[in-house]
Amino acid sequence: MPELPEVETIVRELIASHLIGKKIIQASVFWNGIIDTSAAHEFTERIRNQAIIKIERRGKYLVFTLTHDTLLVHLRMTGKFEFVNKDAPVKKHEHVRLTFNDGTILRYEDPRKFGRWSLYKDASEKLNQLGLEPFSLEFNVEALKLLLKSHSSKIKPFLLNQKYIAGLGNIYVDEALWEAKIHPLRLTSSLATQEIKRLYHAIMNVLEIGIKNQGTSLGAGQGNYFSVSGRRGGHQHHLKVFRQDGLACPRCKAIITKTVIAQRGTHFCPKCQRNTLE
DNA sequence: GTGCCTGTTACCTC
DNA sequence: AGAGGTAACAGGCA
Repeated sequence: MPELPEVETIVRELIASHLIGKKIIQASVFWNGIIDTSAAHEFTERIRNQAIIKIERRGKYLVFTLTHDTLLVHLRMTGKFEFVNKDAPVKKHEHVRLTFNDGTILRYEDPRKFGRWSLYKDASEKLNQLGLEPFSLEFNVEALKLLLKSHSSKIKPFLLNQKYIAGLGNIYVDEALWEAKIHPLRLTSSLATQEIKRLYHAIMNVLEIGIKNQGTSLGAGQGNYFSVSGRRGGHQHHLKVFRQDGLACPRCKAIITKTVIAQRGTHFCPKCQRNTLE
């Protein structure tokens, strides 16, 4: 679930927690598979004694600039950060623990073990594989138009593909398509200029509001999204179509439909998101 | 208990 | 290039 707004919320909280400037004096890895770029013992050795210089977000990645390396963390579906005391027992799904020079301890837990930590001398090659960053100047109506016109895939899987636009996931794609009144099966090349404009503004809008609401937390389970401080997001109360199937569309009162597109649950309003090709 | 569903991505084949 | 399927994994839920 951590999509752009959730990752952005986490980055902001890590910065607000004054993590920048602190030095990692110990790293413990409890499940080796979480480390993507090397054996776990090489990772812990290499990251030790590096300070955190900068914390940023790129797409759904957390980007930690360290003294000598760059650490990328991808939370996938259930990755979470949490500050704990030094006597806190290692939790069942705790996979990494970082101890800093001032005694601060950062725990990473991830029940489904899909998340990945990658340590690079230079992460730019990896990050350059990502598409446009929504909140950058490079992402605008013209750029989106160019992107859509040069492909002919279904709009839903297109928006989920991180190599075109980085940061959108299943929730915010469904929400953006609803706001733009575009059917998820529409072909990218078939969108009219007006629709592209609506889509651009819808994407920016759902992401901005998602961040403002500090992300989306569905359900109450431990696999759910929680920020670093353990706080739930608030955006689930503002969803228009995602997991709203069977309920009335907030715009036209038709019943929201759920289907599967590209193996992903897809929610939309059959009335105000008509497939013009049907 | 059983079986199916899930917010992500990489990798495979066609 | 893109589509479609599968896999990684564990918990939630009916």
